Amino acid sequence: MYSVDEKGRVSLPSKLRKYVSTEANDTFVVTRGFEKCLFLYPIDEWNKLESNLRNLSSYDPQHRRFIRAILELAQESQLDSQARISIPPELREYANILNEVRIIGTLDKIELWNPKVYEEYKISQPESYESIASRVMR
Amino acid sequence: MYSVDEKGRVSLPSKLRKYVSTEANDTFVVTRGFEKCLFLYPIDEWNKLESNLRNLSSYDPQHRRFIRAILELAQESQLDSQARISIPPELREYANILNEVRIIGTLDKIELWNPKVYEEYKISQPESYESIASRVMR
DNA sequence: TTCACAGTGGGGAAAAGTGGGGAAGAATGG
DNA sequence: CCATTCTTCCCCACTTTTCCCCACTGTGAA
Repeated sequence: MYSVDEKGRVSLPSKLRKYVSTEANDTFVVTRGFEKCLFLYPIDEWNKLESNLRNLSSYDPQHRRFIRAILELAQESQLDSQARISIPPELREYANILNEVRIIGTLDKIELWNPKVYEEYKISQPESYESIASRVMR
Repeated sequence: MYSVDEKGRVSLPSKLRKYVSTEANDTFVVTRGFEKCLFLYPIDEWNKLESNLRNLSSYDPQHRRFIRAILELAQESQLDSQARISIPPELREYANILNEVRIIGTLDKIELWNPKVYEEYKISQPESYESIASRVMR
């Protein structure tokens, strides 16, 4: 659980920072997540995602909509000298991130959650961790 | 969310400006979007689109119609020294852009929306962002 | 206790965004 | 063809936001 200061800044835990490639050079892209959370992509991971987006057709309405949804709130941003990233107000609002934030490093990106929202999300999932495990991993 | 002043000018967010190629030289083409919004193409992207249009058949009524729809309101325009672009009244009317505008950088162009219209557009879609994501991205 | 590192807080310069005056050019009417 | 009005756009000035930098606190290890 980490704090968000009045300027909307979040310190990236140093444990996580270690896993971010050096080529990302402290540059990230924040955007909305698929659930009610934010995704923080190191720039190199983001570039991969972006080139996938470019393969979509801009003449297909569903594709357009998806591209918009991802890019609408996307912001490039660099860590400051204290390894903090600042989260634009609109994104904080989307994920309802106020004073505290739950930071989860997934494989290719980092997720930011309102701690309460995250707890509710976990509870709302009917399937247990074990049963997902057995289904997903084959 | 950005403002439109009384003269119909819109500041391009500097974050977006960075992604516009230098060869575009602050020159854009505004035209109507496929939805009820406006498309703002950097001139180099516009030239690509235009050469695609040239490949359409002017003997096919559908093609003619499409070409007209795009070109009818298209207008070339340059950023002023404050990096603003001015949107002709007819286009503002088409997209119902009044005092406020939502600016979305998609990959090859920039979209301008009336904020309310955009919200309605998002809501009107039956399929969730999450489910499009899992379908579209593989 | 001291050092090092992680995290927090805030001041202030620089950049971004907004508003409007007025010259230059285009359109309209006589 | 000239005069008047309207529009466009260039430039200056003000406000707001961003972000860079410095300082402080707390914790754990030596």
